Amino acid sequence: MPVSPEALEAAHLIDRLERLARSGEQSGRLNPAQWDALRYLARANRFSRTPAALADYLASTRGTVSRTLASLEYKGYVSRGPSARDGRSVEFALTPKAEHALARDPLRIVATDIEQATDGNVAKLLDGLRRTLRNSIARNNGRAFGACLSCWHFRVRVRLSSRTPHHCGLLDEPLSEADSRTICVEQEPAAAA
Amino acid sequence: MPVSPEALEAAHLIDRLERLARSGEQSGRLNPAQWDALRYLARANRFSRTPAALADYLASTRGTVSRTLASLEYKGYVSRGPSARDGRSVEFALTPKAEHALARDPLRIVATDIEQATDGNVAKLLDGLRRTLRNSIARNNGRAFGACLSCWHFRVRVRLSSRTPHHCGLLDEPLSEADSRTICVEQEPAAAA
DNA sequence: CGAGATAATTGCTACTAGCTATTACTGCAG
DNA sequence: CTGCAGTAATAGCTAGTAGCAATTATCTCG
Repeated sequence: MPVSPEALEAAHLIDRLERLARSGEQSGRLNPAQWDALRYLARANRFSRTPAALADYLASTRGTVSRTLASLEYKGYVSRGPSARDGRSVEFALTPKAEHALARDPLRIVATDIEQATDGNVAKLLDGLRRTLRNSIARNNGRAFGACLSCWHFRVRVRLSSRTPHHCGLLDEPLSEADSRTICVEQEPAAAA
Repeated sequence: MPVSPEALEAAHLIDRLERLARSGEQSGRLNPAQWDALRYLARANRFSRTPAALADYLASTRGTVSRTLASLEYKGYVSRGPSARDGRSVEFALTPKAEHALARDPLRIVATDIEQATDGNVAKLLDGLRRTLRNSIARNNGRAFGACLSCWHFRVRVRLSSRTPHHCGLLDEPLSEADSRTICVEQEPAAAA
């Protein structure tokens, strides 16, 4: 398959950017996989905070993710609770310590670089990256892991004056405004890409 | 330091893109660090093919890189030779096996995604990424590792009718057209960013 | 020539990932 | 309600990996 030199260079740049960000992650006592887990939990909704979901999201295995979360729990970054939906399952939540760490997430440094590089006009870069990721995911496994807002099962403003005005048609659950921006394992894009 | 949500999302997307590419790398018998080494050697000029240079480029340690290269050598992807410039140093070259592997580099898949996502108009995305990486590198360690073409020491067309018309003022070496596009450890950007 | 710096490698240690059981629970069929 | 195939999570085992520190060979400068 032919690839233009420009596209290839862009791929190289993404690779290098990520590597630089990763080297910043080493400074704490969290490894890259652990950072990824924290970031995921910070954005995932309450139906998607299980080891299995995280494993799917990270394209990793359940055994590995199990240990990652165990390590995070041991260090006090996450807490574990039983799932109300499935007795075999567990659900994780971030602790204040994790919130504090995320406020100093090395990824933020890349974000500031992006902001500077685009003079505050991030939209175009963001759009290109979004489309690219969508393509990549589509070819890899089809798991989108998008936000509820853009999901096929998302019903807008079903209960107008409620704190949870929206609704998930798949899980049959009320959703708040904040919920609608969280990542969900069940997400299926609403419209064709 | 405040960061816009858009910039942060862009950083997240880069992280995820890279992770997907990385999962593709597992399929062969080369790990991510080994892929990075091959990619580097494919683009580095003949003054920059040492373990130390690679370690700087990857922001890794020399010990680690030494093993990475040893493993690649054992598997037949790179060959080792003494350095003409420094008796302590060694220089690595890619074998045909490596060239063959690079033709199937998983990063190319990301590149095709980028190409599709931008409808062939990669320039803008590329520009944003270039600027971002420049910022990131500048803050991290200042090692640019750019191509000779954009180097302070690069002298254009000093020998007009030669196969090596250009010249490196620092190393005092003639450079071919191809040389001028390779990555060099010594590179210092010609103009202020 | 001698001293200090540098290139590369290797021993040691700690960590990490994947594979493969193993345990506990679910949900369906009869 | 009982058994059974399927799934969630985890632990044992193994192989591979990275970083640090020590070692050897070589360079450079006085």
